[in-house]
Amino acid sequence: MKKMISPKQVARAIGVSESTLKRWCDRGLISMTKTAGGHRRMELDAVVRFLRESGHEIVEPELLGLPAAVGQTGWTLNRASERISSALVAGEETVVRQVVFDLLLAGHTVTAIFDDVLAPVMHQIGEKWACGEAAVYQERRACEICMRILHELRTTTQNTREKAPIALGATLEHDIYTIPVTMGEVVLRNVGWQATSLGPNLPADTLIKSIREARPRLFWVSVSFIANETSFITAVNSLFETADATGTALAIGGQALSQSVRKQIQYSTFCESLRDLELFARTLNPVPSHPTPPPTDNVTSVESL
Amino acid sequence: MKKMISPKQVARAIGVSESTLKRWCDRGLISMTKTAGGHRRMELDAVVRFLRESGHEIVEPELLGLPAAVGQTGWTLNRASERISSALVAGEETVVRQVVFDLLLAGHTVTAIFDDVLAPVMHQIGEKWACGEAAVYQERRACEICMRILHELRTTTQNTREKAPIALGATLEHDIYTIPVTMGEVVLRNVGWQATSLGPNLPADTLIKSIREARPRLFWVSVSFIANETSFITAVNSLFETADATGTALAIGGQALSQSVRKQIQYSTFCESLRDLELFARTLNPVPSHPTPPPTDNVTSVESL
DNA sequence: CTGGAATTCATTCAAATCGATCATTCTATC
DNA sequence: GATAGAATGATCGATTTGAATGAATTCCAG
Repeated sequence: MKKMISPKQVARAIGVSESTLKRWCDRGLISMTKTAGGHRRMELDAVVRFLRESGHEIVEPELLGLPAAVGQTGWTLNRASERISSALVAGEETVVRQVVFDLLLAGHTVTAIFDDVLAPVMHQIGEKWACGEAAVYQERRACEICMRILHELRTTTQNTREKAPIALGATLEHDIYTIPVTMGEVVLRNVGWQATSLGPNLPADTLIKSIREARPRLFWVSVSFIANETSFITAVNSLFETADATGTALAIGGQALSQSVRKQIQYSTFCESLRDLELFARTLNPVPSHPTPPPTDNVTSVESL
Repeated sequence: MKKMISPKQVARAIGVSESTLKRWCDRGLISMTKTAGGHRRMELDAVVRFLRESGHEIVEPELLGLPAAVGQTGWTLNRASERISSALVAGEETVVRQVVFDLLLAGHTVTAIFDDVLAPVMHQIGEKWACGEAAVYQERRACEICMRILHELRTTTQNTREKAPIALGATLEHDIYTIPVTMGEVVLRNVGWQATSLGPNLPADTLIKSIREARPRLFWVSVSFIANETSFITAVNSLFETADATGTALAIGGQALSQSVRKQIQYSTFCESLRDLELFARTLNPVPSHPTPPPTDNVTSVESL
């Protein structure tokens, strides 16, 4: 299942001494477990998470089984986009994953990766499909791959603290595009929220019910497709009414939102991009830029299971 | 009579060397008995207890159990179903994940977990929703959680060898239920295939194109919903035609397949369950019951740098 | 029941890791 | 520039781990 890595490997990969790495572990900066004999073992995810949070450069990525191009080349976002685009069309999931993790380790935030790489690329693939340059199955397979990567990102960057505020997200009826909602989920989780996507294609009244029952601090709605403008507008407005009454902020965004529609709906904030969503979330619930969770005693909590 | 496990299996499952595991046994960390000839044998319970107490991760849960474990499994699976069902409705993702991985750890195959737990539970939740006992968003959230778990299972059982045969899967037009297709993907990957789900809601002609281009050994189609019987039947039959011509086996299954429809479509095999799919796949591409891929040497190759 | 293949045993040895200690380097402050 | 405090890197003996070995045991098919 999860390959466990030894301190020596990690130390060499990061380029610090073994002593230092052990101290970091003991301070709780890298979540780890100990073997029955007291040796430290850590998961790749934990190491990656630490690298991202601490801003450390990776010296020898090969030692962790990671793509080799990380520190040095520093993928430009443009080059990465091209590579990901062709890999997505060709169904080469591994390549996509590698490049994305490359970008992560090179210091790009998930938000930036989504806004500047994945979203444009998926949009472009959608156009290719519309023009007949790509087969339907290729476009759909690209979506599947994208979702897999998103789920992985969700688990590797998951940082949920106990008292984090709750956020719910969804897509309205007839809008079946899951990717943007899930991106929102990953972004929000990444800035410390307990974000949960309820999925796509949900009628407004059930969303209202979910707000009443879960009392989230934030509700985000992604709009990639509008079947009927009038019913969409009434849906959003009824949603906003409940949200407003229960102290829930309503964030809305998406490519299908034209100016004319936008004028007729109510919301707490309009998001042009995931960056906007992240910013708004930060405003609602300010957190220190580098979380550095107080030595959460991961070990003991794990061992007490 | 409880099933006894050998040190070798346990060692590989936990991800430590056999020597170390035996030392732990001798230190009394894992309760065990010895055969008349002095060989160590331990119960699953003892191993699980040790794992919990020491906080060790499971590396290859499959190794701890055999598919034929039928003893008290019924009870366990039933209890697990109840627990998962309520957790899914309540949106408690962590609980679901915990129980599922517990089952894996207890030696159930993913196939069994899907067939006997997840699929019935999701079906039941669907009924609750139809009866108005569950809100729409609860049902949809359950699907989302289920998908996340499936994706995790998919990555944790990534066993793809180079020369593994290719399998493609999808759902036909108007059928938007992703879960069964993805379950098929996980099951097939688990028995050594390079399985890729193309996603839901795909027209037959693009699937035909995908077969022509990727030349898979197996194509599986999940059918959870049929919009129009006649167009469905022609779609499946045209798909089968291409599959047959290119040497691709066509496996089909799903709850929406009534007897009458079934009589009018062609396929290589009909799957009542994922077990059937797994069996068929094994027939197509027999693999040793315990894959035991030549120790992939990830560690040594890394350490030798 | 029997023979051979596969597994496991106990043991040994090299490599890795532990915890602790100490010297060095970095950093912020006066 | 001087200095105190913190982080880092190096080292040491004791412990843990992983791999290899030949002998003993178990398993399975005939």
